[in-house]
This record gives sequence, structure tokens and C-alpha cells, in this order.
Amino acid sequence: MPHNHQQDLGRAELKFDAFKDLLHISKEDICRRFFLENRESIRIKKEDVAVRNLVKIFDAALAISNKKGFPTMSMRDLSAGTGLSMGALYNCFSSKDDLLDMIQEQGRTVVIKILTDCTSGVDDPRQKLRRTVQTHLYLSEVMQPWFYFSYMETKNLGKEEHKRAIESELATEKVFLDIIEEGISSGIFSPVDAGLTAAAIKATLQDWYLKRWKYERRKVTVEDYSHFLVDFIESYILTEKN
Amino acid sequence: MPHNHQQDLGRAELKFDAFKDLLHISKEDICRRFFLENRESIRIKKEDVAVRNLVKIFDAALAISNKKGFPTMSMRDLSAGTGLSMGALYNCFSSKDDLLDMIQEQGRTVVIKILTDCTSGVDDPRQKLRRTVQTHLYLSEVMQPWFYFSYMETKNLGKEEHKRAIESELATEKVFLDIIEEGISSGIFSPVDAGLTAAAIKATLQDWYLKRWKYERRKVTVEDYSHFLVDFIESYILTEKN
DNA sequence: GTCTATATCTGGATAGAC
DNA sequence: GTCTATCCAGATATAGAC
Repeated sequence: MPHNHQQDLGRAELKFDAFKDLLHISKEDICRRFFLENRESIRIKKEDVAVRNLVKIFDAALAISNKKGFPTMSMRDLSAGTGLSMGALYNCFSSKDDLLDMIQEQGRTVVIKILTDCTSGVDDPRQKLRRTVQTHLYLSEVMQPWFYFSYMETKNLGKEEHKRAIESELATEKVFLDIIEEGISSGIFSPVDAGLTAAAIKATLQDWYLKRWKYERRKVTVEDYSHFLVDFIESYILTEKN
Repeated sequence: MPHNHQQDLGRAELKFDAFKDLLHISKEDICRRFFLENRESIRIKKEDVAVRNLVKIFDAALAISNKKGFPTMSMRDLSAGTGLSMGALYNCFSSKDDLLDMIQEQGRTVVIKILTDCTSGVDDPRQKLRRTVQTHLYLSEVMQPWFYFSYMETKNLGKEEHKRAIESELATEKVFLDIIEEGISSGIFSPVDAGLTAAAIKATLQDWYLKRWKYERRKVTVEDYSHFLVDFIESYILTEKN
């Protein structure tokens, strides 16, 4: 029986370790759900086989692409990385471009769901903001390869998928925008430019998964960064403006 | 007689239009200087010809790469984009990878010079910070294609150039780090985590040239963004911490 | 379902005429 | 210095045996 992780995440206390464990085991679940929803474009019929291969493929594709870039990754690279032959690979997707779309799709659905669910039951805008920042950071920590990939490979997408990627970017930004506007109109936040503020928040969140080497080298943990960011943002939106 | 733009920029009032005009005319100068310093790796001997071609090549390479990515840009694309034949192209560089390095090199030298020169004669850390933020934004506005390119194509560089790119990234971050630390130790800034703060500043600066479509669509000007950013940052470092 | 072998194509780089 | 024509390495995708 499939377990609803999103709800747990919503209620969880947002310690990173708990968050991490919860999501990590569900990697196969994600692929399973993906398989069930995309049966038509996958030649393999046995669920277990398909899921096993998909997990390998997504993992390897992200790892290799994030080092060399998706266009530079050859199917032979992927074959070596997964341990699957070319033929086996092409049973899971119909073309390299198709694979690209699959990767995008697969992550996007997870992200927006978790990000909107995480504030269910929270009313205070300040709490909402904190929790959303934290959840975004934790999520991008767990799914770092996907976040990085998604950011860097947008330009390689086809027209249709490219549009979707942009919409997705704006959608997560809008989550912050809404919280900020709510906070302003209820008088809890100062009357800042909500659009620019949301953009700035997004930019700093992105830095966490894009420049991970930097933070790793400096031994900054997600929790460190999370606390810092909340302070940084709150200093601005809680300070009275003239 | 070559004109020293850096000094002018140092003294200028930092209105964007003035900044822009000053730098725009010097695009050829940059290529000329580049040619003179890299004569050995360029087969063309006549200065004028070389400069004319280099300008075309850099412009087209950046434009095409920023749309499709450098690895996806074929030399035939570049040939079409510049109006030069394959043979003519290969007279200006010895390989596609060489071209990549040339582009990196060309921009890097400009950036670090301008960024360090812009605060000459300024003592107050707060002023310094403002001016550096502003200069960085203006510069990345004028050289947006290069900044974008440099960010997105880092992973395609060879080992040596990759190292340089990272050093360069850290170098500009260090400019902010130094200012912040100076401000803290002189008691003007609050005792914030200077490293994380510098990183956050960098992240928001990068957003300006990486997500330009977003700000363009919302009709945010560089000056708008600059003012917002300075406010945002100062709220944090000027607020007393407990 | 998975493998190997291969058809087909594309892209970087060069040779040699002008 | 620049052009065209061409070579060849390496990539995607498939066919057909197991």
C-alpha cells in the first residue's frame, strides 16, 4: 500500500535528518509512480524491471550530466554508468530528448507538491515563510542532482518543455510571493517590493544547490544555511521602512 | 591613443547610462588588447583584420551558445553566425576548446580590474559596499552575454581553465567578504557571518544576469534592482544582532 | 528483455585552390 | 586570408540473435 509522504512532511518538525530519511526511501516509489503514469512511452511491461532500470537510468543520467552536461553525455556513457546495454536503455525511452523530458517531468511533480503541502495548517505568514524556506532547502539538498540538472539543462529542452520549466520556476517563486503579500497586507511584514523580495529569496535558495562545492568546502550545513537565510530575509521584511 | 576607462569608471558617479557608454565603445579595444597579448595563438597577422574577426566571433559565439549551449553550437553554426567560413574561423583559434578558453580569458581580465578599481578612493565600508554592488550590476548588465556564458559553461572547461574559473568566482566573492569584514571590525556593520553574507550577495547579483528575462518582463531596471539590493543587504548588516 | 553489431548521420578539423 | 570540399571520429538509433 503506497504511503503518503507529503502529509508526513507537512506535519514533520523539519529536522533535516527526519526529512531526509522519509524522502530517500521513496526514490523507487517516485519511479514506480512515474512508470504507471507513462506506460505508453515505455516498452518494458513488467513493473519491477522497469522501475529498477528507471532508477538506475535517472541516477546515472543526472550524475553524468551534472559533470559534463547533458548534450555531452553520450548514450555509451549512460550505458556504462547504468550497466545496461544500449538496447536495454532504448526500451525505457524512445530518444535522448525523450529521456531529458522524463527527467524534468519526474522531478517537477514532486517539488511543487511538497512545497505547497509543507505549510498546510500554518497560518502565521512569518512561520509560513520560515517553513517554506526550510523545506525548499531540505528538498533541494535531498534532490540536489535533479535541481542542479533542471537549472542547467533548461536551454536544451524543446519548446514545449522549456515553457513548462519556466512556468515551474515562476510557480515556486509565486509561493514566496503569496506569503510575502499576505504578510504585508496583514501588517506583519513591512511594505517591501514583494516581487523583488521573492526573487531574491529564490536566488539565495538556488545558490545552495548550484554552488554546493562552495558550501561543502566551508563546512556549512543545510541547517546553518537555513538559519542564516531566515535571519537575512527577516531582517529585511521585519524592519520598518520609511 | 588608448584611453584608460577604468580610472574614469572609478571616479564616475555611477549613473548607468554614463557607465554604459563608456564601456560600450571599448568592445573593440578589449579585442585589440586581447589580440596583442595572444599573438602566438592567432594565425592572422594584420591587427585590423584580427580584431574585426574576433569581435564578430565573440559576439556570435556568445549569442548562439547562450541559446543552445556551447557544446551544442556547431562550428557551422558559428560560421553562419559570423559570416566567416570555417577556414577563416580556424585562423583565429586552433580548436573549439581553444575558443572556449579565449572567451573566458577575455572577459575575466576586464571584470576583476573594474571591480577592484571601482572603490579606489572610497574609505567608508558602507559606501564601498554600495558602490561595488552597483558596479557589479552595471558591469554584468553591459557584459550580460559574457557573464551568462561564463556561468553556464564552466563545466565544459578543461581542468586548468575550470580551476581558474572557480578562483575567479571566489575572487569576486572575496571583494565583498573583505568589505564586510572591514565594516564589522570597524563597528559599522553588525557581527554577521561575513562568508555567508558575501555568498548571498553574490547569489543575488548573479540572478540579475542569469534570469534577465524575468526582470525584463517585469520591467525592472538595473537601477531599481540596485536600490533594492542595497536596501536588502543593508537591512541585514546594519541591524543590531543579539 | 537484453545483448551485440551495425547502419546512418553529424560535427570538428584540414588540405589545397584562389 | 578566405573559401570549398573532404576526411574521419564519434554519436544516435536500430536490427536481429539469444
